[in-house]
Amino acid sequence: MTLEALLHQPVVAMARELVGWSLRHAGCGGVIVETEAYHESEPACHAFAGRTRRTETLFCAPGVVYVYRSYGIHAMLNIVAEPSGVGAAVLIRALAPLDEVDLMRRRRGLDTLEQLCSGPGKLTQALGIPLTLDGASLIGGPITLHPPVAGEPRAPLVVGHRVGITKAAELPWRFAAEGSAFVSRPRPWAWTGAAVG
DNA sequence: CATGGGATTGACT
DNA sequence: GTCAATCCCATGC
Repeated sequence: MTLEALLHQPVVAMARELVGWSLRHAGCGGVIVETEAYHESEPACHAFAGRTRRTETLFCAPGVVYVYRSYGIHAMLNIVAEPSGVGAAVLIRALAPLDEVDLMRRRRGLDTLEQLCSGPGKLTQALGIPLTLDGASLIGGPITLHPPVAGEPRAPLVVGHRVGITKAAELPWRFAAEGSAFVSRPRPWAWTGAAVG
């Protein structure tokens, strides 16, 4: 699938497809192994409250990145989905580290490879993604997305409930590469989904 | 203007 | 298992 086609998917389909794509920023990067979908129609999504200064980015065109501060400490990286005017995004929750691993390990305090990008706050720290990139585009932006290598098999998906939220927690909108050692915790996978692609 | 609450992480009992 | 760090923002008075 091309980037253009990816960005035309509804947010849940986009979250599933993104597992296996690679993400890079300033030379660092890795393969996406875990995502979650958020949509304005459900209260766990920041866009549920409508357009505010905080959520404005979520209503931008698909392919814009939404970066916000969580718990006063961590930066969360999302890829905006759905047409302009619809608030939706895919949270990138974990990467299998690939590029500039040594630099990422220094940023993370020499963490193990498995734990280097195994969480949404960890991967933004490892890749050096700042809050100021909120609203930037993946098209020609400092953060870039790259499709899986054509012809190579893709890991089957496992599906679970989104974690760390109190509202709409029942939706099965968390996706990960089955068996990957690089996904975040907890790992209460509800079931195995169809293979990606 | 005061307040409460996080799409988390790491350290500690 | 528990809990603090730390700050922006949405909400309500």
